[in-house]
Amino acid sequence: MHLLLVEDDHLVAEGLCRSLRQQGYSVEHSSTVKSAMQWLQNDEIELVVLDLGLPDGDGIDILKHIKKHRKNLPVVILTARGSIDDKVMGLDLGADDYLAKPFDPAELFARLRVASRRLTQAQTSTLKVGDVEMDTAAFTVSFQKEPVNLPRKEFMLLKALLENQGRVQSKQQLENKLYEWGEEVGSNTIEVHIHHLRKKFPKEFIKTLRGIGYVVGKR
Amino acid sequence: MHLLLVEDDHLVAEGLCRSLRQQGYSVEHSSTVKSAMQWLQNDEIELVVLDLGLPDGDGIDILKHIKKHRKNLPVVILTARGSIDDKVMGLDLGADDYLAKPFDPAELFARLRVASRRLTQAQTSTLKVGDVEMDTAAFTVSFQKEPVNLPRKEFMLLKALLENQGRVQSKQQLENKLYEWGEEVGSNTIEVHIHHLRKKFPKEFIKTLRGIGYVVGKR
DNA sequence: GCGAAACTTAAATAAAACTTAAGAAAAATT
DNA sequence: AATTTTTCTTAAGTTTTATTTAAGTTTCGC
Repeated sequence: MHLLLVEDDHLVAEGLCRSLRQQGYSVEHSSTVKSAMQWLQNDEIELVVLDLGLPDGDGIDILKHIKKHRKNLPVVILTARGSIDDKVMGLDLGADDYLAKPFDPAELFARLRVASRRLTQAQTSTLKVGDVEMDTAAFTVSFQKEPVNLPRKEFMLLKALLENQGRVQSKQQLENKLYEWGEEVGSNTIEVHIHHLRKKFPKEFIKTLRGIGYVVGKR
Repeated sequence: MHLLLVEDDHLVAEGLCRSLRQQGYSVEHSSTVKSAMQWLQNDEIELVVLDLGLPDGDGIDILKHIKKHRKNLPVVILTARGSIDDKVMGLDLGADDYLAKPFDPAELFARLRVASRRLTQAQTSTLKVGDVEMDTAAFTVSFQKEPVNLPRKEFMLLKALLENQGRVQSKQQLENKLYEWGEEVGSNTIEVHIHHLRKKFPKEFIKTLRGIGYVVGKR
């Protein structure tokens, strides 16, 4: 799990980095508002630990920025300021948690676990045509609820078909979807893959339109 | 929004009830473990504020009960005990937040807003798939109740798999979870770690989807 | 029935994953 | 601080599986 630590005190930062890594996080560290903003461009950051007292700006701005652009990126605020107004402000701006210095690392870790647990929820993108269901995120396919195992190319081909239910696609079009641009295919791969797919699904599931192409689903 | 306040000090309770209602919550109040448990039968309770020091039992038991029966009911713990161990314990059991007495009501309200804002379900810090159980807080793993000792990297890899039960993850995705940003991995570490994990669990526990990735659990 | 297009099959080729083992790095112990 | 132990990374060799190819066969529309 990738975590961004925004902390200007180098001593504190160093110690925290080490112990966070020990906890299993991949830690990136910035000590300025500017570099923090840059790191936040990176979509793979999944968790932020944010110190509010920074030299070149206010941490609250970072928080605002995060909540504007990446609503559900969890942020744990860390600060020396202990006033209640600060806390309330931080939480209302969308921080998920708040910790006043000095704090025990164990408590930070516990709070981070809570925050990341919240994160582990999946969004499913499923395609369905007849009894055939595909979850493109999980790379799973099922026919009449029974899981079907498909090699990569077959999976991609089926996906291309399902995504265009009812629309006929030529072999050429399908080829373009399965292969890189430069990658010439000098044979009948699509036909072969179609053949393999047909063995795993009802015979008439993938229809042929001679001279035109292939379709799946209603027409 | 229906909120259950579990608090034995009648003076505190009375004040809190009033101000929580002022905040717009419908507040139910219990001052004992027993009555709290009864209230929790009611599905309409959407939020719990829980004082840990109760006369006829331990508030932690209520928390355990809640997390067992209603995983995603948010709980904010309230207590005079200020020790960090208590905090960690509460959070690891699935509490969503923690507040030490004395506290400013404004902070409690802010934290409640945070808690109710998340409709996403949280779980406790243990993951389980088949006979394999992991306590991410304690860093322990067991197979058929027998403890299994895993080095850090193997632990993290297994954790990544368990957290995504039923979802296939590519080697690249797994790598991203185990390694720092800049840290290029110029080899087949994931394969090697998978190999080692497989020696410690049933052969088919971690499934390979050639060209796609690895999964654990149902499919 | 003829020719083009699609289907089937099997072998050859290529790609991915598994297994080892050894050396490097990190952690624990003295 | 030095030594020992454990864990991690690399890389090469091996096995397994996927993909492409190509040749033979069938099907379809004219």
